[in-house]
Amino acid sequence: MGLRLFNTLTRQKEDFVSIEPGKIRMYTCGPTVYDFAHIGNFRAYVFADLLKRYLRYKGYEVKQVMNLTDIDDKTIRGSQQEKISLSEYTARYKDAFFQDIKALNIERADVYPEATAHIVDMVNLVKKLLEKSHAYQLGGSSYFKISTFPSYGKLSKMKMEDLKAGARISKDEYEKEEIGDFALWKAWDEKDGEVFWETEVGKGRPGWHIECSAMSMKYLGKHFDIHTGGVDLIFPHHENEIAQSEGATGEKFVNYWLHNEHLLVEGRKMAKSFGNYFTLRDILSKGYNPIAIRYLLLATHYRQQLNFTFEGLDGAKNALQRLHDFIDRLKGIRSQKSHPEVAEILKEAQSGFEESLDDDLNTSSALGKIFDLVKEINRFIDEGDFSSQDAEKTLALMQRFDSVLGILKREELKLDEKITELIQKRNQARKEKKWEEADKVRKEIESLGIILEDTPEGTKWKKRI
RNA sequence: GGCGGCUUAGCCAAGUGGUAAGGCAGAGGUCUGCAAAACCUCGAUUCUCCGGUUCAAAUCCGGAAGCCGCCUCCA
Repeated sequence: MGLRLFNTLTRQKEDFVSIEPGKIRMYTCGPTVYDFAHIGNFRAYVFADLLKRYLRYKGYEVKQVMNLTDIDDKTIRGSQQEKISLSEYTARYKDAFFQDIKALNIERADVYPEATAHIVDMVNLVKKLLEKSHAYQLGGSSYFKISTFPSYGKLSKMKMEDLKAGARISKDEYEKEEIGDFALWKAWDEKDGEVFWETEVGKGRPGWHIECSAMSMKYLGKHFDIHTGGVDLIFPHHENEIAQSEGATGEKFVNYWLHNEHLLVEGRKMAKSFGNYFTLRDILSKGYNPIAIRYLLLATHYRQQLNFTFEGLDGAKNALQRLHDFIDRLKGIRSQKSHPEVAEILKEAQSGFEESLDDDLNTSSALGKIFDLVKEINRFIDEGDFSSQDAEKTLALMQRFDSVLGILKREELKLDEKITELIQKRNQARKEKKWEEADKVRKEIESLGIILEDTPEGTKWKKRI
């Protein structure tokens, strides 16, 4: 069975077929760099990362582009408040974003185009839409005229007549001809201060949607395979991207639209505007390992809402610990007594893993298959029927799985002298059967974040996740 | 008001017609000086509720309740 993905365009799981055999071009809606991203934002990026990794696992060559929105109301406002330049302001959050995705073991996209570096491309696109009469100019701004694009609404399944008319028209959209028309280019306003570009379509700045059309087509071509983002982008953002892109090129824009559901907190969408959000930094400062967050995000199917709780995060951390312990255990196998069923069990685990992910990236099921494997192999090890060769094969498979999941890699860390001395001290005490003293030292070591395990092969240590 | 989605054990979560995966937490046991890790055993006669279809339903159909999201910046 091949890969099937749920396409928002058709609201169905479809067999995935790439435009160009063996190659995939995908675009992921990235962050607006006006603040630290919260973990709900990162759900979208972890999802895109998972998808990309699995496509590579399947043998595709993937080119991924992710935009950085560094020009919009929020970045302008933020920079003005701090009385620094827009680029100085956004640079801070770009850096933070890259630090955060690194912590979450999200692989970097191939290109991270910045909106401010692509004004020319956007202006050209606006010009083309004006030429083709898909757009009009009013008061120095340019708007897309949705009545010229009959299939408008095909992604979100919304009919423009049904939209609540007139409810919330912000001031700068005042002059639009139709309520659903949207800004491609916004005329300069006093509030924009120093932020503007003098262009062929006037003095001002780009609308939000145009950057994704311009930059995705620039790096991926007019027609590419996959576009991802959160469900909140379906309307109006992605709907508008389709209108702009297909209006300009006359060709199909994207084959597969994939959207991840929201992360909730206390039953509500995690959002800056609700004030119920946690940044990655917030959580790391409480002592959590970022990979535990990655695990948590991966453990629920991407199209299912996920209610974030610290209880859930603790559970994720413990589950992750179990996998890490398993890896450590495999690395320590020295027996030569092989188990006849290992090959078969590894094969089953692999096919189970692949079938799960082929089914629209069912990570919950895939993790279930991995834990089934862990349990069976652990039993073999307990029974003494497991050789170092078996362990190597199992490790290789786990590494293969991890090329998709990205949760097993850890920093090699060395014990500092102090802890090494304490371990020696404790072992001396144990030798002399001074159990009380040994336990006291063990507690001291634990308070430093190191857990000891006494095994027949000697005392082992590990770092608490 | 329009549109879409969700509801499975204490928590998380698979499962879309064939008789409830998996993880965390908890209890008991094996092992251990004690722990830890690992293993074994235990937990939903039941899948929000009410009807219906079927030999068979968590899964299909109809209805109800609760919750979430989009329609405005948003992952």
